[in-house]
Amino acid sequence: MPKALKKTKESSKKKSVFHSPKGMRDILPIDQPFWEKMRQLTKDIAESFNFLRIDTPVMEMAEIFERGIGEETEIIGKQMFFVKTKGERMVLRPEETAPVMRAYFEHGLSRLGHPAKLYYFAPMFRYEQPQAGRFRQFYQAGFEIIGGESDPIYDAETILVAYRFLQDAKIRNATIHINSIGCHKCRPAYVRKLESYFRKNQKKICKNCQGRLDTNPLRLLDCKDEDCQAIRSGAPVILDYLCENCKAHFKKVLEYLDELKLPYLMDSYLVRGLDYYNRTVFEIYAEGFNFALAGGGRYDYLAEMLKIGKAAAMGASIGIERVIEVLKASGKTMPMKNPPKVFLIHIGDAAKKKSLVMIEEFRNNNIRVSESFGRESLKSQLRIADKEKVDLALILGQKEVFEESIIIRDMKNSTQETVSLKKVMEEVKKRLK
RNA sequence: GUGCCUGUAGCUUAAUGGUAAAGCUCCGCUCUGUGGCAGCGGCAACGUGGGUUCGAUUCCCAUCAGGCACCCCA
Repeated sequence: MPKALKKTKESSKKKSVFHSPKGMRDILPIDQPFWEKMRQLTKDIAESFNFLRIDTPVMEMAEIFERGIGEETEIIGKQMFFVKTKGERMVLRPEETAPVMRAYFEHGLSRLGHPAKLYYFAPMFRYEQPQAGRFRQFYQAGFEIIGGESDPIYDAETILVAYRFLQDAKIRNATIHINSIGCHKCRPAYVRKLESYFRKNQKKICKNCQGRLDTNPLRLLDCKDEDCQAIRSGAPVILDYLCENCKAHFKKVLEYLDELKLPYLMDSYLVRGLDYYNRTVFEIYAEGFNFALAGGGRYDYLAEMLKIGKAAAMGASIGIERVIEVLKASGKTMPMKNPPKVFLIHIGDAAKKKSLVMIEEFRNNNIRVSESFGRESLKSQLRIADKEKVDLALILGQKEVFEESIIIRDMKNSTQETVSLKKVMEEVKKRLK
């Protein structure tokens, strides 16, 4: 008979068999100051560069990404989280550029400016194998400039925004890698050249790359296989094949970056995976880490690929977890913001009842008061007050309630004095100054 | 999706084919209305499921999770 009972008892003792989903993490209170900082930074940067906030649903129709990012990319081919529905093909967004573009046309956001400048801070989802700096749910802060001309000044401004973000986050030695991958006019010719070059060396390149020859030859450039890299060194360079317009565009971008004194590195092997990119592409790295902290590029064709309109656009996104990881690796700690400075100690039921009201009064006066209702002894409450590093402890005991007074204890120099309840607020304010 | 490595209290780490030790944290006592220090005590773990075995936390397999790399990307 007690079998079932016993089982329940045992299992209730066991720790939860549930855990956060693979590659998805809980952000615990201890880490919140970092996240708060990231959110604040995103907001501050956005406002100083006149970006407006946009939030889109975590889910979109799969097609939005399939059309925009490209069926042959890893993201679309393997990494989308499909959501079981009654029939629609919905996915958890793997990135935010396409949804922002969708919203831009859906709501006629061109009226927000010419171009419209939008930003977001939101989680993205990719079904991948987690590893350093890579998660299945990860947050991106992103900045998109949509509409107007394909003006190189926006390329520079976007890169500046991403770079400033990292600077203000106190990340040292960030390097911008930049390249241009041309446009519909010049890229195909280059890709053909590239393809024929690698075809000649087909037997020497790795299996993956042999496949890429058919699907996405550009990608051969960023293969990390040693043999592939050796062959790559003799490959044609895209900059030599850019059309006049693209060449001029890229030149301008670099000029603007020079003007801003941003440290960049021309990287002719930098090819971003998403189909919608054209012309400028960039990534920002921190020294000693082999993942990009930020990346982005121009995507003038995305709107057309989505078949929703036509708009030049440029964007950047920043990997928040990665930024935090780099900060932590550099030994950075974040203190709790705005901790309470006053602790209210109660002794006895009458005092406990009274504390609730008192805390309300302090709250109305914009003073945060910490307490420990769960503890009854003066000693243990005082210990908590000490641990919380408050400046003042207010001690309300039986006697004090009866006399309508309260003890104000200065935790730093261990002095205390009894004042009448009517005067606490005034006294506390005076001492907090 | 592939390869290599790893899973012991909340955290960091021991030991062991006979069910486990410590430090930090947490709780309490010494101190019945006064914190920090100290002393003492307490709570709390072998990821999960199989197999081998008289007996498995230890050996084997699977699985799950984590780490690293590839792939790709923020």
